[in-house]
Amino acid sequence: MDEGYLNISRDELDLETTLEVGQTFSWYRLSEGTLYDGEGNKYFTTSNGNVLILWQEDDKLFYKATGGMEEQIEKRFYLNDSLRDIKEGLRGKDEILDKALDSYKGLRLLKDDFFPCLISYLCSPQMRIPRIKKMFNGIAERYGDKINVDGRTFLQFPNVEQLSKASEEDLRDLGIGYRAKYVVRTVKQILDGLVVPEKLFKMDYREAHGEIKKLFGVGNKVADCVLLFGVGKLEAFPVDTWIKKAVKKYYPEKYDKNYLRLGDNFRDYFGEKKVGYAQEYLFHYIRNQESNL
DNA sequence: AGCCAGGCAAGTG
DNA sequence: CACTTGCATGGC
Repeated sequence: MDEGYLNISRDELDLETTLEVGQTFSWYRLSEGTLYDGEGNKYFTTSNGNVLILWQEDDKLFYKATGGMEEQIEKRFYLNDSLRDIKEGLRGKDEILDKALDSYKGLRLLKDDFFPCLISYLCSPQMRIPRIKKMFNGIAERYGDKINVDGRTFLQFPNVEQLSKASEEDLRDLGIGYRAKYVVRTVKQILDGLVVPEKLFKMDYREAHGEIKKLFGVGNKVADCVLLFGVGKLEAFPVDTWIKKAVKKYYPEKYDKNYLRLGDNFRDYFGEKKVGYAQEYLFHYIRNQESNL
């Protein structure tokens, strides 16, 4: 594996916070020799059969990678954007966001691979995060390839063709529940070319949102999550039950029954390229302050 | 033992 | 467009 490090402060990137807040299901804690979560401070993800391992020590971000995956670090963590600048640009608008910004240091948005991101959020309706992880891991283990490197075995989430072999019944056996038909039908729709993932990257946010919703099981919220975490549309403002409660309580004048109009209110307020970050900080702050709502 | 969880599609008014 | 209903499953 290729090894090296990047210089980056904890204020600019806190790996553990960024990977553990629940925005991604594609990163795992590294363990001695197994597939899933271990206990150390190292993390890994896989992409197209390659492995990227990351860990932080002081102001260094160390990596081990196969297939040149270290070249994707900047893209996957948006390291070319200064987190300090983004947070300063969001500061001073209101008390609740200021508190949220102060509560998490080094929390960044992630850019995951599109397909695993899509499937993970297809599995997310009416589910808690630990169970989404289990469902996601179950699919990876059943339909994905295993990558053997340096005596360890890593899981590669299946691609569209591999997952197209899964029947609804097979997926229900993995505990996916009624979301199994979302996965089966969406995979078929992509295979048939109803939605071409590569095109989503070239569309603007609004167009991509309409396009991705053609997929069965992708509604407004899942669309925004996949666009934000898997396509890199920073304009997305996912509104789930938590955000909705928070909006009604802290931003009542910005509430709207129409999903995209509500989002527009916050895109105007936080700025189109910062609203995704604002959502990230608000979501995790509010969720950890459950008793306040 | 019920209630509920990062919502969604389908149906109705 | 706004609102209602059914939905799989495991944890509490």
